[in-house]
Amino acid sequence: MGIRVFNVAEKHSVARDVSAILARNQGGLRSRDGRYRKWHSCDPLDLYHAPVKKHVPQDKLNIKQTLEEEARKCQWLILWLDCDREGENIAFEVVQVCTEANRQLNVWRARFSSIIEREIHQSIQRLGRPNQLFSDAVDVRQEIDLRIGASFTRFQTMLLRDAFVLDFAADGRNVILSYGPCQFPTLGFVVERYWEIQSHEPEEFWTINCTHNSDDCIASFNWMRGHLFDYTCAVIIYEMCIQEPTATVTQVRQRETLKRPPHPLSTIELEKRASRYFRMGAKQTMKVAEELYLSGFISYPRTETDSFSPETDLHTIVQDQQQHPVWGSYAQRLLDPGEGLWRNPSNGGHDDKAHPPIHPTKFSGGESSWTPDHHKLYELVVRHFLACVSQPAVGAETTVDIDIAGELFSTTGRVILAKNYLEVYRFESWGGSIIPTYTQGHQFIPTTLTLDSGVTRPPPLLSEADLMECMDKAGIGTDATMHDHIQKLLDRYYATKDMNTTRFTPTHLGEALVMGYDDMGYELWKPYLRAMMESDMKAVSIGTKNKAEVLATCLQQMKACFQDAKLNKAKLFEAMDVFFERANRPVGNEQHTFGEVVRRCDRCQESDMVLKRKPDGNFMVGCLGYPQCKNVVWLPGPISEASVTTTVCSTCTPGPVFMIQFKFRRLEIPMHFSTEHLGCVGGCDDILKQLIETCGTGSRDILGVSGRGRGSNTSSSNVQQSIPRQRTCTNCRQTGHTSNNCPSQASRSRSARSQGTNQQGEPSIPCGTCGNPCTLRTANTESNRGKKFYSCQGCNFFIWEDVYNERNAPSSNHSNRASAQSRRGGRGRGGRSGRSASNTNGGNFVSARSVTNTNGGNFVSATGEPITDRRCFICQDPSHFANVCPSRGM
DNA sequence: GCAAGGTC
Repeated sequence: MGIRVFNVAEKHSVARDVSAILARNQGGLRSRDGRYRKWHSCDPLDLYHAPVKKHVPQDKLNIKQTLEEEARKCQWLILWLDCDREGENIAFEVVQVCTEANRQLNVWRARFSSIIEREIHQSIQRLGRPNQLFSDAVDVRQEIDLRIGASFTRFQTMLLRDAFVLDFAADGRNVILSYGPCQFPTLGFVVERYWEIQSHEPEEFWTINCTHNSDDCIASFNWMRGHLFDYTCAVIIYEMCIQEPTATVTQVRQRETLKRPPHPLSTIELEKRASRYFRMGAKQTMKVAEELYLSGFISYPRTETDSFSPETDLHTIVQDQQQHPVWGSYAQRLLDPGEGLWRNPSNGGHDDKAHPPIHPTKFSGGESSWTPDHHKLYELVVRHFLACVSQPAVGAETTVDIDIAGELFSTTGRVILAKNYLEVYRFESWGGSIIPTYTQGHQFIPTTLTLDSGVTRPPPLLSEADLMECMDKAGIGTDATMHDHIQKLLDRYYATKDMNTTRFTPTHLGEALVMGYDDMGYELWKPYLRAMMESDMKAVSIGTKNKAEVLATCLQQMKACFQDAKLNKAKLFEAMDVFFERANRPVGNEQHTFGEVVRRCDRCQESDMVLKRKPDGNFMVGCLGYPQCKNVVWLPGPISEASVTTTVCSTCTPGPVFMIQFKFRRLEIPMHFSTEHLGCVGGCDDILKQLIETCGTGSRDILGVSGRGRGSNTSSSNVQQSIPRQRTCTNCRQTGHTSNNCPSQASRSRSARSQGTNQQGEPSIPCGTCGNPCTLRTANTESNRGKKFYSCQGCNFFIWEDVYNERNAPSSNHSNRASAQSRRGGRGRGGRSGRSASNTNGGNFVSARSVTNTNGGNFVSATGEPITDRRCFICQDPSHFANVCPSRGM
């Protein structure tokens, strides 16, 4: 009895073709973890260590079932998944499902780079085993992307969405401010170019141009000095030339030049060229290419490879095209050795070891079902392929140098001797201009000799092709996903695309986010993180690094970065303030959601209880399940600092209940209490109870600020239930009055906006946002331990001490807007220059002074008037030219 | 509701 083999492919087209070929001779797992899926179920920081579970989603269960059923019937499993790292990972998912159903399965991996008969048979002959290391590398990437993406996306969305009026979206409250290791660097490229443009200061320059008409053609000579920024200098030289305008040919050089055909076509090149030649967006290009691939007309369109393997039968591919009415004759000539047109394709230097370059796989003279885009793309693929196997174009170039009054000028003319590949590759041209015949020593009077001005121009906004080039160089995304990342910028309102120019401009939102992280000093918007991950993945895939080590190291770094970002969130607020109004609506809990986990909620038993600081500066421990769960533990008012420790209370249940290190304000607590206390909110802590009894909880519900449920029916906490609360003034934190009639206010109002100390003697500064005092604190995070910062007791305002001091130094005139300006100003010149030497004709030279020789040797002005006024340009004296002007002191 | 990578 023969062996029954179960063949599994990644695409049904592969399954169809492989089975068809072999017969002639005889969905995926997704990651999730239920408990952490709801945004409010945990602190986003928890996402760095939450377990990752893989499961088969509901709508793919039928695939799993089919795999299991077939696996049970077979002895062999052959994996025909795509031959790249991602394919290897999917292969292992298939193996997992199938071997669970049939432990006896003999698992094989088929490796192939195209679905052609010969190759399929070869791969059957050379079956190997799946490569665990390739799959591991993908697991690493998946997990890092998921943790970083989810944590930062939740963080910045919950932090900013409700705090600002995001008027670009119909419902700003549903906007998602996503972060991803690919989409953010892509945004970074767009913003960086935009800043470069903003900071550009146009500078006027001057150049001398010379033309000569002869033999019915024109030569345009360029000044060897290029251009000068010094007007006086340029004028002096120009006047010297006018004084002695005879040109002498000093050198004539002739040489043969080649224009080489492009490398074989990779996905990125396909996208870039379709954008350039047809203005087809990358997304549309991939959609059409996918359809052409699925109907068999072109090879797999997602490939990094830009060189053909020596085994590829290139001639057969050309033969298929011989019958085409337009390029068929070119294909015939290619195959005719007598023509000498054939050349083996160049090697672009990239090979993904999975797919060949994109090439035609089936002839078509155009299908009736095709849209114009299908026609265009198929034509591009075919012509590109034919160009790749063609000789380069050959040209004869003539360069002529001339001398006018000691100044050198040069021109180049080109005659194309053989078009070769350019005959079929109609998308490219080779500018050739015919110039008059010159010989060395030949003299002539220029037809025109002009002094022209121009202004330096900033670079253009990034086009889709530019953006893809940036991403490609930095290794952002894959050939298959690059266009998705670009699209994501548009979907998230981070950037807009001009439909005419296909160029990208960042929106205020996009700019603010990049600015915020940039101000923190993080390069999260730069491509380095992805580049590092990519190199680590590569190391895992070849076995030089261990999967677990790479994961641990990367996540540890990103977690520290995330914690820092939380601490520095004021930077994001400041950047958003530059562009957006603050929302008037009461900010949801989301802004204050984050906190350190104290325990699992003992009431709902679903979410965590976290230590949080409320907008009024007081501390509380609340359930993240709010508003479904209103469990809350109130804490004494006089707390100045509180942080959750890793110490677990030995008494309270259900555990673990992590203890909190408190620091109390000396003046607000009875003398016999210590200012330091390691306490528990699980109900066992008598000191906390006594302090609440004596000093109150500091809750501000009496002022109508805190709206969270606080009745006796809202908490199961012993502390909260047993203690009546007292009113505490938010200014001085004493009981017995409110901030409205606080005795400290009269004396403080005048000094409210200067640096000083608060009522407790702590150094404080006035908050720039709400006016409340910001007290000086010391950071306790891993990366900033010991660093001082001011934190507002009334709002989210936060500023590092050194930054505050720098900004408030006597010479500083810093402001948020000035900061944005100076960033855009790049070199600190503050945006657009006052010297608005604007280029009034859209980038072409604006002639300042020009003279034209059309009347047999005498120069006339551009308007045709004879030039009689030959005064010195500097002093206006008609007796000399500027080059000998006495005012120059020469 | 979140990433990026596959596929359709």
